[in-house]
Formats: sequence, C-alpha cells, structure tokens
Amino acid sequence: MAVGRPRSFCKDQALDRALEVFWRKGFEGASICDLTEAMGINPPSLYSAFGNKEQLFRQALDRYAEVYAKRRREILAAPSAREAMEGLLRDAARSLTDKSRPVGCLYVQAIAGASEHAACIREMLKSKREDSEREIRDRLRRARAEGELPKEADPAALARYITTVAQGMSVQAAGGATRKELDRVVDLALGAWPA
Amino acid sequence: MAVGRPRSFCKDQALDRALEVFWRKGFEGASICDLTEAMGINPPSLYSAFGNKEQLFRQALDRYAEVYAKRRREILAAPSAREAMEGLLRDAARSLTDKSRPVGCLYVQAIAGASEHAACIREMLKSKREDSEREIRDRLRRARAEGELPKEADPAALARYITTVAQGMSVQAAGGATRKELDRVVDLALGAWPA
DNA sequence: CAAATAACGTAGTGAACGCTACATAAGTGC
DNA sequence: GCACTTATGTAGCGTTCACTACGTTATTTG
Repeated sequence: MAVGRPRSFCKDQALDRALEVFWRKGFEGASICDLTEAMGINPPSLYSAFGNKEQLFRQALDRYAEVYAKRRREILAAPSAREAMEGLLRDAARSLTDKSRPVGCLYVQAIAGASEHAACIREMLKSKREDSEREIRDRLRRARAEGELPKEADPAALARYITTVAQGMSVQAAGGATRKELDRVVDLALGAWPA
Repeated sequence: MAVGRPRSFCKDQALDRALEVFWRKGFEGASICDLTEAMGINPPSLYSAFGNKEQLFRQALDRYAEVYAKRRREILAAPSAREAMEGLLRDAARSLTDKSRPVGCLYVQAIAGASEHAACIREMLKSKREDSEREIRDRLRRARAEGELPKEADPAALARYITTVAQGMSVQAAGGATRKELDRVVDLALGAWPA
C-alpha cells in the first residue's frame, strides 16, 4: 500500500459527482463550492486529487466521453448504416431526456459562459464532438464501400447532418422537449435518408 | 427637451454594442467591465440607462429578436411552405456563419453557465425559441389547410424538426462549420420533406 | 443669474470566485 | 517508538464580480 495517510473518499465516485455538477451547470456555472459539496470533500482534497478546476473538468469530460463512446460504438456496429443512424438518434432521444441525469448532452450544455478565459474548455468540447462525428463518418464510408449507400452519397455531409440533428435535439431537450417529441423529430430526420 | 444634463451617448448604439458582447460571451461570460468598455460608457451610466445587467440583457435580446423575427416573417411569407422552410435554413446557414457578427444564434449561444442563478435568462431564451417555432408551425398549418401538405402531415412535428436542425446548425457554426458545410446539411435536411 | 434636474467620472462597496498556507491526523517503513 | 509521507479541515489569501455613493458638470426652468 502507498505510504502516507490514505484518501478518505473514492476518487471515481467523486469524479462522477463532479461530472453531474458540470453537466447541470456548465464549466463556469459550477463553483468549487458546488463541486466540493457534491463530492463530499473540502477544497484542498479536490486540488490534491484532481489538480484544479480545469483539470477536474477534463477528467470528468473524459469519463463522460468514455461511457458515451462505448455506447456509440455498440450502436455503430449494427449490421446496416441505416439502422446505426436510427439507433444513434433513438438513443439520443432517450438519453437526452433521461430524468435520472441532467438533460441534454454535456458536449453541448457545458459550453457555459465560454468567454475567451474558458477557450480551452470550448476546444475540449469541440474535440469530443468531432470525435463523434468522425466515427459516424467512418461508419458511413464503410457503408458506401459495401454498397449499402450509393456511390454518390457523401458520408462526410451525412455524418454532419446526423450530428447536427443530435445537437439540435440536445438544445430541444434542454428547453423541455419530451422523449416522444424528440422521437417524432427522429422520424422526420430519417425520412431524408438516401437508401 | 428634458431637463437636466443630456445623455452623452446614443442609447440604441450602446445597446447594439452590448448585444454583440452578450452574443459573443453569453450572459454570465459578459462582465460589466466588458460591456461598459464596448459601449464606451462607465458603469453608472449603464445602470442609470438600462437598470442592471439582467435588464440590459433582456433589452438586447428584444432588439435581436425584433430583427430576427422580421426576417423570419419575410421568409415565411414565401408562396409555398417548402420554399419558406428552405429559406429559413438557407438564411440560417448564411447568418450563423456571417463573419461580421458573432457566430451562432444568440438564442442558443447565450445559454451561459445557466446556474439556477441565471434561470430567468434561460427562460427568456427558451421563450424566444418557442416564439420562432410557433410561427413556423402556424405557417405549416396554413400549408396543410391549403392542401400543399397532405392531411396526415404533422405541422407541430415538422416545425420542431426544422427548429431542431437550425439549432443544431448553430452549435455546428460555433464549432467552426462553414456556410458551405451548413448548406450541405440543409440539402439533406430538406430531403426529408413530405411533399 | 440662481435653482432644479439629471448624467457624468472617480473610486470604491460587499460578496463570491478559484485557490492555498498551515497545522493536524492517519497511515507506512525501519 | 520514531521519522516520514500524504490527506484532511480550517481559515483566509488575492482577484474579480455586479453594483453604487458621491461630488462634479451640463443643461433647462423661471
């Protein structure tokens, strides 16, 4: 065991609590006081375990991304791209309105005040949104190569379209849209599908 | 003329400057110092002319909404609903990426940290987004009544879909998407149209 | 020219922010 | 047991926040 006084809280659990606060209030909207209270620790413990507020956010974001990316990959593994895209949007309609968690997508909601002072936070979020769009694009490229999509289909544009709809759904969810309403949006969004 | 020392700045122009700051930085991200600097006045002048930060934001938002609603109504007056919807999204692709103004839509971008402390700001923005969605819905209801849209079309869902795409486009624009890229999204989004 | 009125610039206010110094407590290694 | 290491709680650091008290200046009214 490591030398010195042992940590009296579970780091993973504390990070989950911090994630929830950032998700609900955004980066700048979440104060250290909000965070320490939710995490059940005092400021020095937070700083010694996670560095500072920005580094804590980055770790919480990575944790969120890990969970989110895992589910995305499972859905993208569907036999057809059409099913994969519908799966992504249906899952978004469900998870964005899940009452047991903050509404909306962290990637969109956390863009808090986002003054120049938080520019690197915006960059982190943008990078995560791009990761997601890239994976969708790759799946669509494969579908075109396999003949599911016509040769003239544009995987990059289609991926951007799906991503755009999902991001819009996050704004809608934050504004109070229900899962049923978002599912109707998904119906219409998929009506545009080339196949 | 009113008695007393006359105001040494143009209130409308100062409000425009404040709007630009809020648009770029969000409500909480815009400090009074940022605002007074951009407006070319000192804090006491701001408070005496506009009340406080929240009231200033409300007035700036109303000004933005006025301009935005006027253009929306012009576009919705197009002969067909199909043309109106395409017009809305094409105009969004253009204005969201207009380099002479902050990127994105104020209704989406200004949702600053949005802690409970700024709840009424969120409500203001949500209300404006709903105004827009309602007008689109009304136009689509008319189109259905006039026979342009089939009887089984759902104007409320279609309006929500168009709004969702536009809001997603705002997130995309804030992340650096170009007008051309957004126009490709519009192409795909309109492929879903019932007619 | 007063008196009244209202905006002005200076220079702050108290509160909340992110963050940390410091003494103490709780473990390990010898 | 004793030195060493690391986490903890208290208490407070300097900075920035939204906002304002106050004396001054510019204008209208009579």
